[in-house]
Amino acid sequence: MAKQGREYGGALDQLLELTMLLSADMERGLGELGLTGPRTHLLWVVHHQGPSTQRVLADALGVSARNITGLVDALVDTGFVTREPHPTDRRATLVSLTKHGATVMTQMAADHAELAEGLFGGLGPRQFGAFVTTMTTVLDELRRRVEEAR
Amino acid sequence: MAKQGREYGGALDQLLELTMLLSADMERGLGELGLTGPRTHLLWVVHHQGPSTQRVLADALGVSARNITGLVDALVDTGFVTREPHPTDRRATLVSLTKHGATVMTQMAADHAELAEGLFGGLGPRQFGAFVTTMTTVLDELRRRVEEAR
DNA sequence: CTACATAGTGAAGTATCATCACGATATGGC
DNA sequence: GCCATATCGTGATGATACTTCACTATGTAG
Repeated sequence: MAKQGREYGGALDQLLELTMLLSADMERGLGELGLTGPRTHLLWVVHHQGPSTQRVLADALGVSARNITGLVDALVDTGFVTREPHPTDRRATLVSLTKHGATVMTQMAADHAELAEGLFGGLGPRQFGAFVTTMTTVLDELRRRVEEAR
Repeated sequence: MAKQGREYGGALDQLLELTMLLSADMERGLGELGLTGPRTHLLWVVHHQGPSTQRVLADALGVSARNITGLVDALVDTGFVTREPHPTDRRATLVSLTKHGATVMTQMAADHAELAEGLFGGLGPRQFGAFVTTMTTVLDELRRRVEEAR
């Protein structure tokens, strides 16, 4: 109960540092494919949710709808996605992965798992479980605080 | 030992989500002060390390030296830092916090601690200790992997 | 059919990054 | 002292990612 502020701050600092390193590691090698952070994020959403309208992508990425246009443009130019008319709503377009895009995202998911194995593989089951449990608690608390700040 | 890939992936996803929420929460309210992410990061470095040359700041922020010029320009304009000639190296300039900058950063450190209290305050000492220990292990492993990838 | 909401884009602007070139200054070897 | 070389900061230029406002085309509710 009597944990000191400095202890907390150190934990937060480490979380932030881990974050930055994670981002750097995840983005390594994507530049050669022309995949920047937001573009990769967009591909990730399409990979997980299937063909999506740009409105949906804007909400998923947390940016304005206007911004999605340019991201999709770039991904169409580099052959990762296609734009097709929405079957029922003629205002909307559906963004889908091309074969190339699907291949790249499948590989990325594999790399993702391999990175996780490298990170957590050295931990015993109990350590790993405690880590995930605590992280989940912290995440829930943070999400609650973020929500109530709106 | 036989943890599954999906477990790992979930932990990583949560880490990334926590990251994003943390960033959003940390930046809340800074916009009113004209403090964007990189500018805040720069202030943070100066606050912790004292007056620094732009070269040092570039390395600390992980961006090109050229980029620091504009960030410092903006922070000088808004009164957070000053540029002074380096006492011994006439090529270099020293970036220091103004009184205003120091006040803001002290407040930010307090907010930081308060956020951490909100996040970790609900955890028992044992949970908290296990979390920090495991996070440190993961962080070290990640740092090792990032280093060897260079 | 009219009023209003929504999907996507053009125009214009801002912030953060990069590389290349350059002048000013340090520094080490002679 | 002198010269080659490295380093510090910045001007010029461009890419990427974001914004808001205005607009067209389309859907939807009354």
